[in-house]
Amino acid sequence: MQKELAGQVIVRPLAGPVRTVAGADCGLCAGGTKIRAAAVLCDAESMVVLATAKVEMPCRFPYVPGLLSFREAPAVIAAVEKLPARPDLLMCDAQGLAHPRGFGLASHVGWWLNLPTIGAAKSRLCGLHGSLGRRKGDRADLMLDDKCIGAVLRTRDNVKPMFISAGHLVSLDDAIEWTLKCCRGVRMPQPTRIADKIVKEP
DNA sequence: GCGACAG
DNA sequence: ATCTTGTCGC
Repeated sequence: MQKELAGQVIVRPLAGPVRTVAGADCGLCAGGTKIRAAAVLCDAESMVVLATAKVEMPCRFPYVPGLLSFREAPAVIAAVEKLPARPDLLMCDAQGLAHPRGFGLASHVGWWLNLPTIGAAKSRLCGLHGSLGRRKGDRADLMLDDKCIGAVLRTRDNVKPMFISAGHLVSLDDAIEWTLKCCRGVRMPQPTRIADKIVKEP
């Protein structure tokens, strides 16, 4: 299914203006029997939080590397749809095209919602890359089968780099640019960072 | 057969 | 993802 849907993913520069950026993240609750997702809508210019949404549902799929979307996408999609408005861009705490079959969670969610999405993961799923400088903005191409599938990006000085890739309806360059724009002095993009915080509160 | 492996 | 103790840097 992923191999087939990967052919429907569109990678190109953002088509319209980005006035709002949303971030989504998941966490477990109820002793690991339920999955909780939070979506945070922010003003793209100031990163001020405009709205938040939270949902909970039973876990219906185990965590299997490469199949994360079958576990988290339903919750992420529900949370984003619960926001008062559709964002112009959505940041996901997972891979987009930087996936063995080119269809990570960010691509899956973007494809389903027909929304521009970016994959900004804290660690690597697949691909190889060379070393990169340790200053904010330093990067290296993430390669798989002789193709560039994403970038390893230092989002602030001296921190572990993040793995950025296009999810859907964005280019890798736009993904990198918006990731840096959303970071504002912290390692994780603000919208995703706040969603992560919400998901963890009791 | 062994190691790697988003969250 | 979650849990856990100590350490490092601003």
